[in-house]
Amino acid sequence: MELIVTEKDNAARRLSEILSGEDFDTERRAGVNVYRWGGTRCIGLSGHVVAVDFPPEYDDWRDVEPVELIDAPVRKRPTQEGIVRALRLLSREADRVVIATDYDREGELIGKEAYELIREVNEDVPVDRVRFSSITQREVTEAFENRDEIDFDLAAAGEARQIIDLIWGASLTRFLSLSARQLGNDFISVGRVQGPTLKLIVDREREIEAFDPEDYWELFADLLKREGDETDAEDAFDAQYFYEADDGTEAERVWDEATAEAVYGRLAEAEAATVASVRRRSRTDEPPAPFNTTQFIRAASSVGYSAQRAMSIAEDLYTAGFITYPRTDNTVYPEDLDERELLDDLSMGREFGDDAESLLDLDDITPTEGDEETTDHPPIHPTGELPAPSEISDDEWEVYELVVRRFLATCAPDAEWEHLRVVTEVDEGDDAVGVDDGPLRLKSNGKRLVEEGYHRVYPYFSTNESYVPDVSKGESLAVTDTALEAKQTQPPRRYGQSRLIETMEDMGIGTKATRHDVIQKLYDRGYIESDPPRPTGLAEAVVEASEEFADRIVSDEMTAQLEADMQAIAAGEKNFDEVADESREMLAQVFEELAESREAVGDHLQKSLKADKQLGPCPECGDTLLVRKSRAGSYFVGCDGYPDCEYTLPLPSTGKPLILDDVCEDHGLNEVKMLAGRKTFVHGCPQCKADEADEEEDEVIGVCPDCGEEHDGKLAIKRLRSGSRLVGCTRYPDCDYSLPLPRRGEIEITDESCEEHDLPHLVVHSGDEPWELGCPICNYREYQSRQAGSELETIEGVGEKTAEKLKDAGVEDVPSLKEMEPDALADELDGVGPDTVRDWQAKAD
DNA sequence: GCAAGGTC
Repeated sequence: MELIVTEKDNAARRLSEILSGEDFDTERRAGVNVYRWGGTRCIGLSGHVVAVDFPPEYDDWRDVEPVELIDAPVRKRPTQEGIVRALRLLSREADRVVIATDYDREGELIGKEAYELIREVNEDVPVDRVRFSSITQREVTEAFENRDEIDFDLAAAGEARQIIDLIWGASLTRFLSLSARQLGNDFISVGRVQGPTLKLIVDREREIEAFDPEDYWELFADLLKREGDETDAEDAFDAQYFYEADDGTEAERVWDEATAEAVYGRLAEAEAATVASVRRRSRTDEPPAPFNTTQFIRAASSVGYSAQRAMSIAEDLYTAGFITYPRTDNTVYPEDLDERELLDDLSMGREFGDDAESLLDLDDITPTEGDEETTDHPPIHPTGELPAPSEISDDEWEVYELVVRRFLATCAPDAEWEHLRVVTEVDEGDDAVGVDDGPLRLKSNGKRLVEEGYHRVYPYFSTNESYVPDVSKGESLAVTDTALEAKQTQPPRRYGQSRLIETMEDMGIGTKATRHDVIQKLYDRGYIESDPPRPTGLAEAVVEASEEFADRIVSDEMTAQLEADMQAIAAGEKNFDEVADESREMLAQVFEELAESREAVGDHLQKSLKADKQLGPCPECGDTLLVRKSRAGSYFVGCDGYPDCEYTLPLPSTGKPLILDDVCEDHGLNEVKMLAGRKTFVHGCPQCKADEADEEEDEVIGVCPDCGEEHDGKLAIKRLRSGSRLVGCTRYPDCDYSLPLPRRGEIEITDESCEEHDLPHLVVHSGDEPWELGCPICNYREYQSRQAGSELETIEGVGEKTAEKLKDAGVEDVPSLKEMEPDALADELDGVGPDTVRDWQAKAD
């Protein structure tokens, strides 16, 4: 039997389709898909199925000095047990193996990992390697006719990266965490990629903090073309004052107020302007290059998706077969992509069908190309398989349409702009003023889209025109208005997520598949907050400490050096041990310097951690109020003087608190924002919120359904000190019956009442439109029934798609998931192993 | 309970 191993299940299935002529069976081995035809079996891995790690005796952070990790043994351990088991089972029976993992360095390493697993159970079976850039008939057939061997040098280059990342990352992470006594969930991490990324954000924040704004002035005029006595609104346009700066360049900003006033004095007097020059220029606007991951994320972010969300949707679209693989650096379509055929398929689609068809009329279709051409995957493009409206959510559709339209754009013709620049002059000049002896010059820039070109099929770029009428040299125009605007230079802007990913790509850190995850990691570790991300005090302290003692871990040089070493290993110029040992020596050096500073570093980190939580003075003892976390996991405000001072204030139960820069004038406390995804809101000053709740009277609206008859309990609208509002029993805490109410807006109690529950209908006034909440009991019941359907999705790691798959397998809700036998359930589910099922079951508790 | 890299 011949066994073919690919990097992922999807590739295994497509490869099987091609090699078998669409005639194969699918069987399950240890919960993994195996495709079978004739004497051939094909199995897909899930990327790396083994991971490098230290032996278990190094697991306890307190028992092992971080420095010991430098020379600790490193072993490989299976992480995808089901797949490893299936691979072993098949390898025993195989008399020939073909490694068909992705055609890149990491793919070579994944292939070698498979090779080692195979060798464990079958010492003699010959192992070939095939390489192809896209899974098409031609490429695959060619690759299988030209079988090669695994490139062990290239794989070793990947292994060097693994071990260096592990040793540096783990030892320094443990060192920082131990020094600041931050163990458990709140450990302090650094690494070759997250370090420089964090420094990028921190450096930008330093620039912003150090920024000293400068005043400047700009002058404007409104001009009007005079057409006899008639004037037309269309003939009005803007002009801006400019002058020649000392270095000979054209400048608009005037840096000195007196000069600005003097120039404005002349401009404001002017009633007419004379056209001094007219310049027309046409500019060709070429369509954009095909999507790689980074440019896709950038485009998706301009439509409103975070990097993380865009990638997650793209993965779903890929798995469903609508778009090609979303993790790619390639910006050149492969030779055997037939654009006409694809356009033909797309012309059947709704919304963009006509646009696709219009491109088919072109005589020549030459798609654009980007600078980067790689061998592993094509640029992201639609497959031609069209999603039915019902099988795709609105968000998925929006992202899918973006990918389709980008493909259309790359096949579409250039656009053409016409630029018109008009320079006019007012006032002949007055030496007395001392600025600009000649006339004042004003410029107007107009642009018009004369050929729509690719914009017709790709509406995501701005095609705003600015209007300047047709005027000729010497023509006199009316000055209808003038303005002097005082402005200030602005600090550099924070990196947005997609800009950050682009910068990481430019610097060569991370990969197409990990950059967005790294940003998410920085959020999870408490290093950045909000969007665009802002660094916390902890992040600044981590970068400062690293800069001082382990500069490499926050510098992109570490990656640059590693890349060079990997190239050398792949070229056979260096070997794995040489490179790893060199790196170990450098790390040992770092630890020598760190040893004496352990306490200083720890103190600095701890101070920053505390500063990140400070709100202001405690009204009871004058010490500092901090945001703290209770044992149960909820946040509250407590005094740093605890246990001597027990003053506390509650915080809302939804979200994670973010301390804002705004300070409450009454209490001197920073305001608090609660970060909870789409439900994010500003809570404000926690003391004010508590005081407001204390002052607000409860409003009785009916009888408590739990204890009304027996104890005469009443239901009332209440405001809690945490700011939340509810309908609750007046006998609380003896009776804890309660129903949730929205936090915001005025609640109106209407005359209408619910017959079933004998409670008044409520109307909420917030924003422009009041909305009918109705009977609070009915409202809550509806809410609960909406929640019940999606219960499976409350488990971390179970998304919409997985929940659907589970339901198809007969698992309707969390209780029935818990009853399932993991192995049996895994067999029912595509691409899910028994360990994952056990993981869900554990998380459901 | 560490990293970064695959993939889901």
